[in-house]
Amino acid sequence: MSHLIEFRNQQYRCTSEIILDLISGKWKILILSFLAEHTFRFNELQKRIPGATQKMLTMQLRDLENDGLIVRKVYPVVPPKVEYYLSDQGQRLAPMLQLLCEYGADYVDRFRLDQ
Amino acid sequence: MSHLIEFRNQQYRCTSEIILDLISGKWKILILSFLAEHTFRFNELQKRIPGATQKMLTMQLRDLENDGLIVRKVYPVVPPKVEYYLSDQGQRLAPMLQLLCEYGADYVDRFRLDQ
DNA sequence: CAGGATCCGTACCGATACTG
DNA sequence: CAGTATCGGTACGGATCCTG
Repeated sequence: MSHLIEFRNQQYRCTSEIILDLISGKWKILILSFLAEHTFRFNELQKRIPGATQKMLTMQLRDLENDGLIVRKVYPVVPPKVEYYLSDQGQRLAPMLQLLCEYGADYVDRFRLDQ
Repeated sequence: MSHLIEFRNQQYRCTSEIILDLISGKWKILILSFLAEHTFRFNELQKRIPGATQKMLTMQLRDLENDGLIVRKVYPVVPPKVEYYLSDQGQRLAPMLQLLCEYGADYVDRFRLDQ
């Protein structure tokens, strides 16, 4: 438990922190859950995530791509066309996101009961 | 999916984000995993988490307490004695943290194979 | 012993303007 | 269409000093 894990020039104290790094960006869970259902183009994602600015959406997509969770496919056409979809690694995350949702829902329910 | 969840004056787009809020603090996972094994006093936790400053450890413990994941038990003695342990809600989180660890370990393994 | 208070740097994130 | 570039505010987290 108390030994350090060196991974991509980062030090982690538990492998669970690596996963948190991957998905704890502001819009990442939402992006992943949309891509879990469907391949989307950039502006299609934008429409579905109205709160995210263009810059933030781009940054989060780049992060997810660099982390190997999604694939960014660029078509060499004019006007530009870019599609995003889950990589195999990203698809492996889906059941865990589902579980996180369930725990979250359970937590909210119990919290409200206590009030 | 696209409707908002209002919870404790915060807006969430998915219940999984609530759980992330609970455990994504810098030292929270480590604290939770230590408390999952044992009840600890403040300075015992400090010894086991050398990287965390006193201030940070205090803040993270207060967060976890306010979120109902841990219990802070103060003994009215001199010198002060404070014990921390998991609440029922906190114990319910344990299997998920375990799963996060496993996914993290799997992710690291696959990543290193690809390099 | 278990903290509180304060100062401060950085990283995150929003808003806006511009572009191949 | 799918970005990039820049400015700036806020919040997170580190370092240090103080206390019931």
